[in-house]
Parts: sequence; structure tokens; C-alpha cells
Amino acid sequence: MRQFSRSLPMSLLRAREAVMRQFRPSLRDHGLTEQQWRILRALASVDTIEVTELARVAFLLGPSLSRILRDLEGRHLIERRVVKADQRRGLVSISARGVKLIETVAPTSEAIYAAITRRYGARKLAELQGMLRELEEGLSELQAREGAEADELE
Amino acid sequence: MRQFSRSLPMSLLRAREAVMRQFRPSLRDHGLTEQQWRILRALASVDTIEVTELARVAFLLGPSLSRILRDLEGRHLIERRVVKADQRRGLVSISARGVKLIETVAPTSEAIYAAITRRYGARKLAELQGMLRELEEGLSELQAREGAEADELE
DNA sequence: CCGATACATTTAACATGTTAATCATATTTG
DNA sequence: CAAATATGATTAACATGTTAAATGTATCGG
Repeated sequence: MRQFSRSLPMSLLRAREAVMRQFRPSLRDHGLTEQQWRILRALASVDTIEVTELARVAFLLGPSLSRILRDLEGRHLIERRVVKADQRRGLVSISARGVKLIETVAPTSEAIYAAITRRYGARKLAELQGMLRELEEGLSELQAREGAEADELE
Repeated sequence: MRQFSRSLPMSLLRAREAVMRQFRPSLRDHGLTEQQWRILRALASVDTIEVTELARVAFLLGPSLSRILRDLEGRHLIERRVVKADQRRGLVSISARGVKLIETVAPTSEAIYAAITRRYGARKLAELQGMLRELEEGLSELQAREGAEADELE
């Protein structure tokens, strides 16, 4: 059996941790976790967004998102309302205070990202991200095929 | 500001999740989490190992490892003893039952890994892992340099 | 030898990941 | 239209991530 420390999941985990280790201290200084930051960033790029769609773009599971939105709302960093036409759905938007927080954190965050890009090489970084995307897409098809095969057995 | 969904941290997170999504159901069928599996795998490749070293190779923080070892010991999948010469240190090893569990899970796990490799291409996968390692190494140096710069200011 | 310091591990506290269950609202169907 | 079903969101329960504090043991300096 392969040395598991050289497996693909471990390679991905270590690489991501190496990257996030650069960002976490700065976020922490502003009272934000990585996931809270992702949500604010996602909200900053739209007017309003439904909870389900926000979960998709911020890559969070529903239960995590529910808890984090409750917290962010309590800190007045976001605002929520329900969709009139469908009371099941929630709409979320960033507050003025949330925007201000992003503007405070962004410069440091951008500087860190620039340092990483400089260190690794912009071209190489783009190549890496392309390869990661292909991996992701290839595996989603693998998943789909298994599902199809299972269906055929019913 | 860059679309955060195209950022390096998100690319790494999505890629890793796409990979782990393949493995989790099988592990779950055997009552194991991803982290518990990492620990058993690490233990299977050595006779005994100290807790600190195990944390390093399984890439887990001390507190997580403590909790998981307590759980695995309760399930008789591992065994523990203290180092006589230094009572602070703990030695961990896999039990016969743990070995048996690994032998049960391994075939499925290997098959999934093989399917991923086939889908993505062995050569390309090796290239990706090489690039991930370089990223990790480059960032550890970045970290070291920041530390050195901070020291100079003291 | 002893008090201060360092080290290995665990515990505490809080945030998130993960799956299952629940709740409220919509939609479908008989 | 009413019952059955489906959907969006939250809650529940348990595991791990993360940082700080605590605990026990070892080592070091006087």
C-alpha cells in the first residue's frame, strides 16, 4: 500500500494548510474565521443572494452556513430577509459594517496573496489551478458514472 | 479584488473535497472517519511511534489527535504505553484488530485510488503532486522569512 | 539538590464539518 | 381543494479544527 503521506488527499491537505497558514493570523486579528471571510467575500460581490446559492459559492454545507449566518447577523455584518414569493427562501446581503470590515482586511489579504504568487510564480500558479480544476471536474464525472451504474441495477 | 471562488485556497479546497468525496462513503461503512483512517494507516507502517511524531505524519493537531487516540483505544484498534525513559512521551501502536480493519478497508480504498489515477492520468497526477509539494515548500520558506524579519525588529 | 524553565500531552472552549432529523412552506396529485 | 410529497432552511448530535490553558514530567542553572 502506498505511503499514505504521499497520497493525493494528503498532498492537497498539506498544500492548502500551507496556504491558509499565511492568511489565518490576519483574519484572526479582525475576529474572522476563514469561513466567515469566505461568506463576506461572496456577499460583497452581489447585491443579495439566496442562502442555498450562498452555500454553493462559499462552498459550505447548509448546517455550517446556518450557524455562521446567525453569528454574522448578530454582529451586524450581514442582513437577512425572506423572499416574499416563497417564504422558505432566505435572502442575504452584506451590511455597511460588513463592507467596512472587508475594506479593512482586504489590503493585508491582497498583499499575502501577492507574496504567494510572487514566490510560486504567476504562470505556475495559473497552471496549478488549471490542473486542480481538471481534477475536480474529472472526479465529478466519476461520481456521476457510479450513480448511473447504480441506477442501472434497480 | 479577485473573484474569491477562483482563489488558490478555494481551488485547493474544492479539489480536495472532490477527492475525499470518493473515499468517505467506504470509510463510513466501516465506522471510520478520514482522520481515524489516516492514523491507522500511519500506524500500520511502523512498529510503534510517539504521539508527537504521529501528529506530524498524520498531519493532525495535538488536541485532535488526543481525542481520536482515546476513541481508537476504546475500540481496541490501537494500543498505548508510556516511554519508560521519559514518562511524558506516549508510544502508540496498531492492534491486531486494527490491522484486520485495515485489511478489510484497503481493497476498496485502493480501487478508488486506482480509478482516480486512471481518470486523471498517472503522469499528470505525479506532476500535480510535485507542484503541490513545491507550493508547500515555497510557503514554508515564506513563513520562515517573515519570522526572521520580525526578529530583526526586536 | 532545588527552584525555574522547558517539553509532551491533555483538557477546555468555541467554530466548523458531516449526516440525520425536523420544521415550515410550496407544489403536486388524486 | 385536501392529502401526500417535495423543497429550503434550521436544528441535533457527534467528530474534528483551532487556540489557549492546564497537567505532569524532565532538564537546567545556581
